[in-house]
Amino acid sequence: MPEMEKTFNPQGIEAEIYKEWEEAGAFIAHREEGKKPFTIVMPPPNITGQLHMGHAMDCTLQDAAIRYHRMKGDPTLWLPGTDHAAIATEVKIVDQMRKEGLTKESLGREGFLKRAWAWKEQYGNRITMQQRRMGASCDWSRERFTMDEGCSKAVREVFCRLYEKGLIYQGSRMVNWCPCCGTSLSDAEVEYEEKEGSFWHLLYPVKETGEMLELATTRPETMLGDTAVAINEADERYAHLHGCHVILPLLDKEIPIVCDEHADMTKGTGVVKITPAHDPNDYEVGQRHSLPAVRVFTPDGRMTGAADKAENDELFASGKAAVGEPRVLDCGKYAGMTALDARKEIVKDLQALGLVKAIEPLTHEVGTCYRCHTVVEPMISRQWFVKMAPLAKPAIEVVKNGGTEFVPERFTKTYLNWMENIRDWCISRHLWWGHRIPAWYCDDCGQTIVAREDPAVCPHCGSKAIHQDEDVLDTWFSSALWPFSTLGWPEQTEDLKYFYPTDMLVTGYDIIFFWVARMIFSGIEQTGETPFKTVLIHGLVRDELGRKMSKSLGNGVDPLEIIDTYGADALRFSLLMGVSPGNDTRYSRDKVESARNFANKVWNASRFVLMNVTERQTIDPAKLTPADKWILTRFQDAVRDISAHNEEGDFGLSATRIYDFAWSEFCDWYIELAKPWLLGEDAEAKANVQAVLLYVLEGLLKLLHPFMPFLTEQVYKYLPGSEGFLMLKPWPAVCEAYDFPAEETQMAGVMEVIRTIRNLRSEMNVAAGKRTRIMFLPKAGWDETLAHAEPYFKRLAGASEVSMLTDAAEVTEKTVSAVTATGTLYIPLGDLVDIDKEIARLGKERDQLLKDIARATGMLNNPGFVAKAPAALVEQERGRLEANKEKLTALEQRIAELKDM
RNA sequence: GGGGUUAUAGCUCAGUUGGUUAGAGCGUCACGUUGACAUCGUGAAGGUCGAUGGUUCGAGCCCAUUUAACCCCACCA
Repeated sequence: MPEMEKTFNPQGIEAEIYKEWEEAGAFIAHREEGKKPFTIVMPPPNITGQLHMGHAMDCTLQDAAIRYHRMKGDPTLWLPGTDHAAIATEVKIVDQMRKEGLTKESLGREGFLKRAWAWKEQYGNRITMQQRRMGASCDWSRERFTMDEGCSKAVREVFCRLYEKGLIYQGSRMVNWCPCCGTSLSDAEVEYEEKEGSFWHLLYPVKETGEMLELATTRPETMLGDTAVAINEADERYAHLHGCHVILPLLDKEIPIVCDEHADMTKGTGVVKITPAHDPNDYEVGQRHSLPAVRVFTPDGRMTGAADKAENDELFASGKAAVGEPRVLDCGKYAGMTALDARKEIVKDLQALGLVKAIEPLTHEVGTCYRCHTVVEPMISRQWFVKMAPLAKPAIEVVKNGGTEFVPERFTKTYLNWMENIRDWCISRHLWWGHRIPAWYCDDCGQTIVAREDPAVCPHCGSKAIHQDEDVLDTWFSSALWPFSTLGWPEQTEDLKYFYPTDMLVTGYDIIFFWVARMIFSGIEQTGETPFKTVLIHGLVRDELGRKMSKSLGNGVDPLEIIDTYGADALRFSLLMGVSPGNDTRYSRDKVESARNFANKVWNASRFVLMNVTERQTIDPAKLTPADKWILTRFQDAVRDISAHNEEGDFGLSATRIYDFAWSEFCDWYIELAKPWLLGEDAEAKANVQAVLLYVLEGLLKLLHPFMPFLTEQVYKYLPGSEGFLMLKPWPAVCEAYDFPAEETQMAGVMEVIRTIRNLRSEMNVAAGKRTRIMFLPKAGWDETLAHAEPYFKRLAGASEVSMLTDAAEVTEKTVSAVTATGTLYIPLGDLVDIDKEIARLGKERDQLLKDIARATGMLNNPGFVAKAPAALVEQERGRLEANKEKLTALEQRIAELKDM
């Protein structure tokens, strides 16, 4: 091994270590019968995607959990893979094609799919290469893709099973339609955005009475599709209109006035126009009153015309129209206009007729497509649906009774609320890239065939004239099966039997509905078991100003750039430290820098240890110094805390804890305390300190490894007697033999003294290089400890010599002093000491003490406290009060002495 | 309309089941080349824990009310 460099330079090292790990098969999971495995199936990133900060955090959390469990000795599997991302990918490919002057139609389905697969080959690996740079220790030998053979088989099996059980059905229903993507969307794929709009108050003449009925709408262009006007039955204003009709303006068409609860008397005029084909509420009203539905928009968001109507008429004439299929209107002069243009024209024409009473501005929530943010158009259309009620029931149960647990717990509520109000899931997408719906239609007998194997002829009539459904499935249909399809389901593979159900799912809260919920009900329905025990939810990584990182804002930070400059460990650590589960976090370069500095600190502490320790020696408990015992005790404590936090998935607390232990306890104190012995003459003592240094350093590296895998692995290579990979070494066990509470207290006392001396020197402006004598008047029980600590005072507190007093009267020179828990401390500073100032300074300290004594006295005089507080606490307060009283006495004595001088 | 999160030092945030003296990082100030580290060390300044009331011997933490910012869900024309 070359010598360790003065600073830790991750560049180069990381790639090399990753390669070593991967080539050695260190990530590969092994089934060990009789042992409980730990499994995480990785949320599959889109093949179109590039690693962003959200992935980086997701990846870091999972890798931390995985590495921790692997070190604990659990047979650990982290299964990676990618998602075909139907809409997202198709949109990108179409975009790319457009630049070449190509369209889907010109390529045809087959040509398009060929191109899509080529795209997958080209870009599918990009993100997995990026995950490798993060240090992800996932089992690449088990990598999957949602459209690979096995996953496709699982998708088809599930579709068939649900269809056979009647849980998948086809129907013409109101769906969310994205005119831009040209496909239906599920409810979850619609995002609501606040938009500026208007409220148009229109007048419809009543046929029977000739009066004008005023109603308001945000979408006047749909009026051509109106097939009724609704009022509330209880609304006295319109009681005389029951059974009457209005003449739909512009079309001069007679449509009925119906009474329906949907019409809210308290809103506006209490009159609502009903457009069953283009509004979900109106659709319901239409159903209740058997109103016809009239479609006025084309799938690409334009007004329908003569050709559309002809096509539609043909469909009805041939008897192939689906039940509930709306009739298309020829919008005449508006045909072919976009909805927005049509709106302007229609309003203009209505105004010309004097039928627009008022226009008021309005901001309202408008549904948009989650991919392209085009306003979605509610449309009646023939789609495939999953019947949700029967599937939701057990999925609600399993979370309620703890079979699957959300961390933090509050997300349980989010989940349950959604699940309990769920509506049927529209799963068909009018796209080409995806799992094609395994349904065929017979042109002769009209039957629908759903089958596991592609049929050659219609099983009902034997006709060869069958054709497959053109559409594909929602991406999330295959993602929903991910925890078991990736393990080989529907085959009962060894992996499936051993690793399923999985243990933990790590993901952001933004994806609970899309994915987590659907995995849960799919897992239960198909395998009889909930797919994971714990769902660890994390928040979003925001920018420095707390804004969401987005392309449009251009405020995204590329994790790879950060890795290039600061290293993956620094990035990982910065994404963990101080982050609490479920909460958003802000990215900042400062955090990364501070993590990089920490990495360097650990590197250098290791370098120091290795400069002083060249062989592995065993610790002789009989030879341990109080400092040794102190750090061993503190280390056990760190092991306990960090293990506990890791178990709870609270890696933010773990990271902070390891940071503090490594820097504040190991580096700042123990290494400094060890130096006198390392440089000293006593070979035996030196050997023991060396053994302790190595023991604690190695333990520290292990504790840190899940968070900073590269640095720790690299340092481990330098350790004397190291072999193999640190990542495969056992997690530190708590060692009761190394708990020394008495020495822990002693060292705390010594450290307080050192801090006090430093403090006094600093306050008195003693030059840093100047050494000073120290005198002690120790409290009972502390003389030995303090005498033993002399080398520490010399090295860490600038002491030239240390002398022990038995009486305060022995102090005859001008000194500054302080009272500590261990006794009174004097530093002779000769002329530097201004007696009056010193008296004032001590006076301030005395005030502080008096305050504390008053507080403690008050508490102990409180009968409630003494009676009800835990005995140990009362005892502690008593002890403290006594100690403070002693301190006060000493302090006052000292002040008196000074006054006499 | 329903649900949720956040509010703690100048900034970014921790604070586990209530325990009295609220922490860290960054920033600020003073000092510093003690052979691991200036990506460092030592010391200091800085907070009535959003507000009010309550429960309790004891509240940053529990309860109620309230203010502000943000998020999610929901069919309001």
